[in-house]
Amino acid sequence: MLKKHHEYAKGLLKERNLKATTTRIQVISLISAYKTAMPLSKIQQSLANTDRVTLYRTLNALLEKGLIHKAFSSGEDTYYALCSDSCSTHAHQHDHIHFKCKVCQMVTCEYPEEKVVVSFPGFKVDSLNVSAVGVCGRCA
Amino acid sequence: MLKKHHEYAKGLLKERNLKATTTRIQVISLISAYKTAMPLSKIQQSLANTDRVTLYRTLNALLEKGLIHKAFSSGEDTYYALCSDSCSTHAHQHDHIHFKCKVCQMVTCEYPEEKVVVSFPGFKVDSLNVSAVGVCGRCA
DNA sequence: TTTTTAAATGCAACAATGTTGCAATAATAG
DNA sequence: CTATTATTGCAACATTGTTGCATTTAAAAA
Repeated sequence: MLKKHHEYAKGLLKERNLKATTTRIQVISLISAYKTAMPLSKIQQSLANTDRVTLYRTLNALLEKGLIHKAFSSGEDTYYALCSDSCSTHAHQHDHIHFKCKVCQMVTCEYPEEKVVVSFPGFKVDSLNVSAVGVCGRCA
Repeated sequence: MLKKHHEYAKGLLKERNLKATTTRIQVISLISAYKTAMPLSKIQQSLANTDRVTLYRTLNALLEKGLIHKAFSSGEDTYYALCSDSCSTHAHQHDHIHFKCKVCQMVTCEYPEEKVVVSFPGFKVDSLNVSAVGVCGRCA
């Protein structure tokens, strides 16, 4: 785990008034180093000596404070990704799409060329969730 | 439970070479009568004297054969809806959007005026999953 | 630096959701 | 109507996530 991510994590936690505990720093560093959205199973593997409960509580805290978000839930595994600055304690603000590559299994946050808009007459759309499965650029 | 749905269910099951067992007919009839996507919790309530395991196996069988699909999974509850004819044993073919109304909690399959298209350069998109949360026409 | 104090951790126990093996039962083909 | 094969119900297990509480840790105050 690189120092770079470690310091970065501490900064993020301070910004959101969360105590910079070992587990929180580890989780953020891990996801940050992972580059793409990281499946819970991998996070658990890497933090095998951390209590299961603590990890759940840590993830919930980071979710609530808008530091990470669930990028994909595919029944078996849930993927977590770091949030952008626009996410806050009160609301997640994502205009990206979660893309899962069925070759390398990686989940990434992608920004489509044109913003996705959907409208049905008579409906008020508050939030739109778009996820896609396919083959990513590297695997194609 | 109306006879209409009962007969309809039997027909669907025969088409897909599934035995027309009581539980299967009940599940299809229920969802059919419910009109919109039905949460698992309600299905369980209605079939309270059916074994938990049997219900799970029934739902899996219907999912696999393309008779129903998961319309929405919101952590707490999973919503099931009947499939259109275009769904088969091999693949689900849906071009609709799952819309959850946060007032009445109903989940419906909606067909937007223009088909949703997303493209990122270099990516091959196989399937796109779009869900929306907001307020439906009746509640607005 | 040491003390204080409020929050986070680890543990045990629990809860919810889903799965497996197997004997009993029900649906359909003959 | 009988034979055959899939489905059912039960018990037990597996997985995933949660709660209460005593102990430990982070960071603010002295």
